[in-house]
Amino acid sequence: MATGRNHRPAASRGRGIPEATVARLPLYLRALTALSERSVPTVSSEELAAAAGVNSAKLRKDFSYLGSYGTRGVGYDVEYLVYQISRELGLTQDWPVVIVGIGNLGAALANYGGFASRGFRIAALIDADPAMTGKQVAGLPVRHSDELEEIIRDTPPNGVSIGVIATPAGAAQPVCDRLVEAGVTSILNFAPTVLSVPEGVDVRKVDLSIELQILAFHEQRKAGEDAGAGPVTRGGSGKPTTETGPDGDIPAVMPA
Amino acid sequence: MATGRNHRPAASRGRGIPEATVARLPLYLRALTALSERSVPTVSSEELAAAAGVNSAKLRKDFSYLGSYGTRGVGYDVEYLVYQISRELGLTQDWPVVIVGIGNLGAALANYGGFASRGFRIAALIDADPAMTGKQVAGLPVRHSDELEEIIRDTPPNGVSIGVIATPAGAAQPVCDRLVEAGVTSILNFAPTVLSVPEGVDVRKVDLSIELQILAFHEQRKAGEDAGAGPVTRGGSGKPTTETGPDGDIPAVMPA
DNA sequence: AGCTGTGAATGACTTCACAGCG
DNA sequence: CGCTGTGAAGTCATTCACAGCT
Repeated sequence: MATGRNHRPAASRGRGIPEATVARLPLYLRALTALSERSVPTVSSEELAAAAGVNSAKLRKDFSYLGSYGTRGVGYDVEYLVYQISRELGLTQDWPVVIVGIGNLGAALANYGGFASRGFRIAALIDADPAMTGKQVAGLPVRHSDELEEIIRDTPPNGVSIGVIATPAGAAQPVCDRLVEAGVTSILNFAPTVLSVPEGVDVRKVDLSIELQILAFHEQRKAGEDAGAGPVTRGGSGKPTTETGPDGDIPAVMPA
Repeated sequence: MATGRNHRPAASRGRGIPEATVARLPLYLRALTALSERSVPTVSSEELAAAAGVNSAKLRKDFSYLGSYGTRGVGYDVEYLVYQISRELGLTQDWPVVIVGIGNLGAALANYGGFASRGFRIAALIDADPAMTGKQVAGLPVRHSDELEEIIRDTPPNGVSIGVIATPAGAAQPVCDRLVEAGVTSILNFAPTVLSVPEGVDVRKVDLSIELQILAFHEQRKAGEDAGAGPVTRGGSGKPTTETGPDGDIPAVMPA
């Protein structure tokens, strides 16, 4: 999901591919790449769907937005599909990316093999801490954030258009502003903040604690039924002025 | 989402809250917490929506699933809402969590403040590398994966039900199996693999490279229209450079 | 007057089920 | 016959717009 600002109404244009489908293409691509490495020549929608963890009707529908790349009675040619999906995602190009904020997370990202193997190339690692500058991380020197604009603009061949923010929350918006000002138009944000960006700039966010909270929600439900492994209950916060009519079940712990 | 197996048809019974709403509650909670720290007593749906990066109609609809916690003509009581959302998400409890795989990413997670400040407590850090065991990360000792089952089962008061997998891809499924076998029922997976789990276990995945790929997709589109900064740009006014087929027509690579 | 809460309308996504091709 | 590709149906989510409370 994420906080992407803009995004046309949906399947607006002719070749408009639904967002939900776009979000699954990388999944298919990974499954296909694995098959390709095992020299599997073709797959059926059923097999590929299983490998990608979706159902086959969805997968076929997704592929139908790309075109008719399968063969009835047979399935899909693995290599060909890899190419088609890569192209659709824009991975037949090389995307230079900068990572700003080289803490543990930034370092993890820099070391993450999944980038290079797809179309991404780390153009620079940037950190505000002078003590970091010059250090090697993942084989690249960390550069000081004073150089940010220069790096974004001058990276060959056409500058950098994708930035990754892995800074502390407080630094995220200023860094974002500078990235955008310098020409970045897509941002992947790991800082727990809502970034505001001008029209035309895409933001996706990855929030570690949000995912855990969603899990907790479901976990709580299970516990409600099972009464199994449960956590420790704490006291709640205060309470407001007015009493609210019970709407099903309500509080319990409500200290003044 | 993830490979999460189950999840009732949806807003199944009475207190059924739509998935999409659940996914936004943490967002609201964060915005509210910030307001709370600034001692703001009340907010309107409009203000809160802006702070959380959604539109106000959506926010009001979301809150309506929780109950009627606002005051017409006034807005929402910040403290009260914080409490209600926390409770709904299960964050008034303390959830012990284990992190498996203490590389850069695992360390980043261990150091991430957002966990403790919400209801999560890191019960243990686990790694398969004997060279890691005993080392301190984020103030906690890394424990060897031989102890995994024991940790999951014996962590007071009722064992651990949430596990985070930050291992290399190859180790993820085996680790997952062991976690589940030992009693974990919710998993947050950072490894780029589709995990298969039995009914009743929830999996959410966070995939760093997938997010980038989605950005690349949109970025590519922009380039198609604007011809701005980017990777290897195609000619804006002339003929497209052949290598990457432009939108619309099918390339020439078709295997036998 | 202002702002919430919510039915009703619209839109997006998923699933069904089967026609049609290899 | 097997499997893709896709209209049609069904489900879920967002947005509209306004009644109703404070």
